[in-house]
Amino acid sequence: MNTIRVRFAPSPTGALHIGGVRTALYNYLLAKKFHGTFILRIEDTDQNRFVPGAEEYIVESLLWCGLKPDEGPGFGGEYGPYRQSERREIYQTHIEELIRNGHAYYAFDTTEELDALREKESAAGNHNFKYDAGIRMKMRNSLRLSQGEVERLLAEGAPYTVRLKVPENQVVTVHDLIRGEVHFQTQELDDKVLLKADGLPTYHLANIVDDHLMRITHVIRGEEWLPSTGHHVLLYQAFGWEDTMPAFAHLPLILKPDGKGKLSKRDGARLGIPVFPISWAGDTPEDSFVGFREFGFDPGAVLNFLALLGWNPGTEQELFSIDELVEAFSIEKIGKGGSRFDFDKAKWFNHQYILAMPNAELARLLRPLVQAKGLDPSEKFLAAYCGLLKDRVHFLPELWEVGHYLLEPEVEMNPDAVSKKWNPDLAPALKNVTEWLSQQTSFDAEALEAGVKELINEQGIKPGALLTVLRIALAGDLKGPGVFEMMELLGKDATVQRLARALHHFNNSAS
RNA sequence: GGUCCGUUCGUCUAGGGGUUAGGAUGCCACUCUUUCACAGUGGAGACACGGGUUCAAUUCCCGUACGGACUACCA
Repeated sequence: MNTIRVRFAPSPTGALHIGGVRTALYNYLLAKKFHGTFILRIEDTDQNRFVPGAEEYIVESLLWCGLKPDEGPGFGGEYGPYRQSERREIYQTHIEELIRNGHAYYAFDTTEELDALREKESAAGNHNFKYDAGIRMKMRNSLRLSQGEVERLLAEGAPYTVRLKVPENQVVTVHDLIRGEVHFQTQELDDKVLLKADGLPTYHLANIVDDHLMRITHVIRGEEWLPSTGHHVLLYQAFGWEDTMPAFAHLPLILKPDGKGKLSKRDGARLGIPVFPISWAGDTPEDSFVGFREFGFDPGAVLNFLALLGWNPGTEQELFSIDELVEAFSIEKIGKGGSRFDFDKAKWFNHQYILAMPNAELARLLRPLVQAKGLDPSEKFLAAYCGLLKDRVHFLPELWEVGHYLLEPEVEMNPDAVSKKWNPDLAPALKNVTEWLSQQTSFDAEALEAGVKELINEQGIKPGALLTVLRIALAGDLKGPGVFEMMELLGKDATVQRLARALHHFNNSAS
């Protein structure tokens, strides 16, 4: 029985787009479901687009999400190296094999020559220029040139590429796990460059050779690869590897939240939402982006959200732990159409994750933010604080914004709230309540509520009026958690102190 | 332009020859509440269009429209 081996193969050209994370996730889920192997392979065959730090970024992103590769650069594995730039010789020997058996040929046409030809054809009305069977016998390649001429050029060190010799008049069939059979007429396929003039392979060659050598069983990748999959199948045939050719699954795109087209990094900046897993610091502000992590997302929520963007188990369950995703996942349930990136839904997922998280865990995550404000509450206090406020936040940093007055030593009172709700007639009642509170030995919300309400009734005033004033005294404004819950959290001393200070403040602002 | 892919509420989607076309999110209303939230209840909201096949089509087939990807010595 063959165990499943899948790979996530990004190219280190910058920050890893959230769509890439979803691709990685689906690969990971399939691997884990069948106790297979999840491989990270770095596709760095384009020297021009190489961006320093991108590989590290990709690895850090995957690890933050919890998608740890079983094999890959820095992760071990017996099929390395896992960076394509370190596999030159492998591609070289394989390309030689292809040339030997007539499936590939040397092409000496330069980029400039090809550009010029393309332009000329275009001017003549042919916008469809392809380097293919129809034209290859007119070009400078080893198919047309004499063997002596070819040998001379090679010996001279003339720059060359190696191209795939696409067979004529065949139908190539791709069995896609998501889309069913897809057919390509070879007449429509061009003679793709397999080896570039710099000696490095193109994606097309490298991905077939590596997938074969790394014993990949399933290729799960973005839809943008579907049009070139015909070439890939041809390549497997050229190498005689059809029997072990991996299964293909081409994922639908993730679309912009608004408008048309696929989600791009620009959309993130434009709409003020993250589209990358973690922040990326580029050379310029325009090339720098906030990540889901820095935005305050829980990685589990991100994965959960991403998993349901294009896939669905067919049940009505929406909240999944990673283990549940592994259990429920199947390629057959992946949809065909593109999915719009819905940030509101992502927010909702994060809210659900925050609600489900133990208070102590929330406190642990919140602590750095609180400490940055120069505060250092006890573990117990911060956990209770989180429990009191987590209902009303979507993101971790909001946990501070929404209740900071409970952590800070003093409350800043909203003057509008005070002038609107304070009435000097309430002063005696406020005083009484403060007095009563200062005499309590236990300080739990329920008992306090009963006691204070009784006291209010005795005074013959409206409960709402005084409660609102108590709220202002404790929170500084007209919103927040329950009054008595805040009292319990703050404890007797702080509560009494806040009420006393407030009374003083009210009296002064009234005069 | 060519090749390939796609199209169910605003969004994510379930479903699939006969359903009141289901859920979630967002929106609105109500309830709860001392406030803001949470929660609960309810509401508006979809099968792109045109032809076939069929007793019956949103579901199958073919077109059209619309959208997208690809069309590099980038991945």
